[in-house]
Amino acid sequence: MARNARYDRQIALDKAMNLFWERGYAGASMKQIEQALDMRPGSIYATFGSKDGLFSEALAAYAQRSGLELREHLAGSPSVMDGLQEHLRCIARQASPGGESPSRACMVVKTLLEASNTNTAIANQANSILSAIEQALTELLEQAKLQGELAPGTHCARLARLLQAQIIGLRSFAQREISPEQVAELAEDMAAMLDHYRARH
Amino acid sequence: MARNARYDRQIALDKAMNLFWERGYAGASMKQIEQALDMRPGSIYATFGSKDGLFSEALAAYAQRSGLELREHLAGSPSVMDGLQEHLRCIARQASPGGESPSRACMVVKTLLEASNTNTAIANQANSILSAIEQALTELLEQAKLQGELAPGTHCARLARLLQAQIIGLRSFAQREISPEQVAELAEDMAAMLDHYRARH
DNA sequence: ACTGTTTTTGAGCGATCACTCAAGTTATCA
DNA sequence: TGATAACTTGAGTGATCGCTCAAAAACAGT
Repeated sequence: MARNARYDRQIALDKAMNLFWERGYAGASMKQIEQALDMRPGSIYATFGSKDGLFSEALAAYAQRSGLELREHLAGSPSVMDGLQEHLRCIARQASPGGESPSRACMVVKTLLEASNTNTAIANQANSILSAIEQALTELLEQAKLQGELAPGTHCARLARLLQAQIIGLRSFAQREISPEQVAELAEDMAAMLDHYRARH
Repeated sequence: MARNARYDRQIALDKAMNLFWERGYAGASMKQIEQALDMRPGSIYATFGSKDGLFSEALAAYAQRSGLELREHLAGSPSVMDGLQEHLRCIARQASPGGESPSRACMVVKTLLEASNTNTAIANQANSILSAIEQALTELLEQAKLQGELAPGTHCARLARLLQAQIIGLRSFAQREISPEQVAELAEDMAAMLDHYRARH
């Protein structure tokens, strides 16, 4: 004996994610959010609690989406190392100027840099996400080492951090006014760097 | 037959730079700026015109300071490539948690990511600075190639972009909650990567 | 000390911020 | 179909935003 919500929570979250990704936390005003979600303030606050709450859920949704993409790239590659290299190239393709992404840079990194000295809770969330990604990369590399793709002496946790820094650099660099070709070259150079860690045959 | 300004423009600019570097453009309110500069709004606006104007000058001052640091590191090294590697290590030392920098991440990159879809003028300025740095790195690498430090076939402009992406990645990565040792290791791995581009002997 | 010029001051401007809540609307039940 | 419960609405809250400007203060030259 009640009414159903007019809005799909996931769809609204997706729209919020795109706006926050494009404009950042402070750069997206509630007025803009209302317009993007086609929701009035009362509904937004009833559903998500606060701007912070909405942002937090949007960031979590972004992280989940990114994790899915990585796993898909890996599933479509013959080996872990090939998959990681393909992932770099795919990031370059997505992060190229002219794409339809709200922003070429990573939303988690944008959030980390924006929130670090202004919003502890949000910065902590960004930190946790990057930590989880680092952990996932480490496990992936350990797996590659076990399968003989990586040189036996490879320090996987350290290589995972290097790889994460590369990805952060690639996507932030792509935010510059730069040609898609140069972004692709950059990804290729990073992929080539990964080759140096492969097992010698 | 007049009064002298009570404030030193350069000192005020330096304080503004530190605040903006720490909190970002939107994250630093005029009230906070007034407090940091120990100036009242009238004086600030008489001197710098607007918040945008103040930020723009602060960003330019930051860029100049960074350029000076790079040149100092290079002057203290036997070769260009050694100097660049030392520069990476020095960045890691500065960007380590516990340091006294307002932020571990680069102010230009923070600005680029924050302003890209919200403030065109400021984003353009960040773009120009990164472009100038890329150009400077390219010329530096060309010089290294001429002196036989780099493999003859090296594509210097491309390597310069890779190096810039590495630095961006290193400093953004350092903004995470991470140990100084891990940041230092990361810099070391990036320095090692540069070795692969050196001329074979 | 007086005058003339410049700088500093800070109360307060309109606009916008995130957010609230009473009233209106709508779907679901008996 | 009427009662009920949940959702939507949007005008309006106080706070803060970047910024202005008339008045006060402070120095330099005579």
